[in-house]
Amino acid sequence: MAFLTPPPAPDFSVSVELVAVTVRDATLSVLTARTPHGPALPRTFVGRDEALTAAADRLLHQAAGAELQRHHLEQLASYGAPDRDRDARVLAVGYLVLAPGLDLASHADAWVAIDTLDRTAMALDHGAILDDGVERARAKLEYTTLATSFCPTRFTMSELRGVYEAVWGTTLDPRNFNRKVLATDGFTLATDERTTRSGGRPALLYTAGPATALHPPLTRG
Amino acid sequence: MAFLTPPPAPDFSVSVELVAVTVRDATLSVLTARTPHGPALPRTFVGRDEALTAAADRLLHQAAGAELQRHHLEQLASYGAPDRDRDARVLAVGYLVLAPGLDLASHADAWVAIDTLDRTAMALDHGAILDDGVERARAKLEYTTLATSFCPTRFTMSELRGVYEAVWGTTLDPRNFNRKVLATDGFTLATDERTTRSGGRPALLYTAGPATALHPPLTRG
DNA sequence: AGAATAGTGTCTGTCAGACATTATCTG
DNA sequence: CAGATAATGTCTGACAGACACTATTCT
Repeated sequence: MAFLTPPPAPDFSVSVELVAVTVRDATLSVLTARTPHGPALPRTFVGRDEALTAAADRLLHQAAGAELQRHHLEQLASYGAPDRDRDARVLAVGYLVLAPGLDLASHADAWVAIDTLDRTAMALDHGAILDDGVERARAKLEYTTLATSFCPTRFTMSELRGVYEAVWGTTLDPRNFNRKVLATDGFTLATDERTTRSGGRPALLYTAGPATALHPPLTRG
Repeated sequence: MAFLTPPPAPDFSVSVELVAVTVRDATLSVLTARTPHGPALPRTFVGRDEALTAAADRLLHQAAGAELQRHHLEQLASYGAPDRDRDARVLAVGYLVLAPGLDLASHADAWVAIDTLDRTAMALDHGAILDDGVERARAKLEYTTLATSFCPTRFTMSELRGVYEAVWGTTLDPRNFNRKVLATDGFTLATDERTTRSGGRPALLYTAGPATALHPPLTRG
């Protein structure tokens, strides 16, 4: 019976591949590069003595620029079809990154709108990994406070609502949205400052609070 | 920039490790074995040309016995800490299995009650993998129809309710439970047969329907 | 003054949770 | 007939969704 049999000789390479998404100009965007095999997600190989998350962090800063701060990173799933990479047997561990839409200075052109990408034209199985990442992000906005990961440190209710609208592709009623966000203690914390950066009446600025789960959850239209 | 760099020489072994759970005697149980390093989850190594799910299926039938049918299998997460296995660099892909509580003939003693297991005494990082699997199973009962995976092909409402109670560790009101289960079309399909296998008034038998998601979800106490 | 955006309250229908009794079988 | 389990309906409080107007700033 197969409980704790000893490992065989190593025969896999292990990679980390990122679905790094952000909201820019009210559009959900992902970090990619053009390659001879089509648009590709960033990837790197995990070193012999390196942790998976360490490899993901290293890759993220390399691909997105060092100015990226305050992102959220979580494991997505693993992809190991024997023929997914023709060059070798590669097991890919997918990671999902949620990044604020600002400070994208050095690699701004690498972020492309998600609904302009043809999944079938992407390198390897990156179309499928991308879809998994987007669905995970959409689902997690429902029951976690992760939407604030897309916002600058201080944000307005309109900006937060805009994140939900961009990720879900819906429009949300400002009054109901406001009520539901404030219903979860510690989701957002009001500051005593306002901004006019969007024109019109000054908007209250909020910061992310300590809560991580939403009670009750927000629902997609 | 690290987009599609070629793979290095293989330096990992990849394993599949199972969190196979069932409900027996109103108790959530998991498939384990005693080893010199403590209770361990079943594991096997993925062959050079083998798909991950193929390895998981192979392992499941080896560890649980060939009579196991109608199980649900899904990927859980991957575990790759450099020091998780002292013998080699092993990347473990965890899989969650939900199995019916019957037909556990040949390996019945390998199923142990989950709340009697000391996570810290388990081999490798199996305590953490087990916790991830149990939490995933608990969460998925809320918004999917997977509870039927724990039931025989024909089951009563009491039995289905018993699954929820065992997995969640709560008690549920029979009337409210009934109403909520029947509210999702295609969750359960009534047959025209009844059983008296639990004594008392004969109970209607149901089969699992085609639905996979619950609208609205069931909630844990 | 006009344009732009922020901010706010009510009403109504639906859903969730609490709760007790009758029905059908076995021994 | 006694014991065991199945099956069922109502009431009430809470929440979700729909909906329109006033407030504040800038130019």
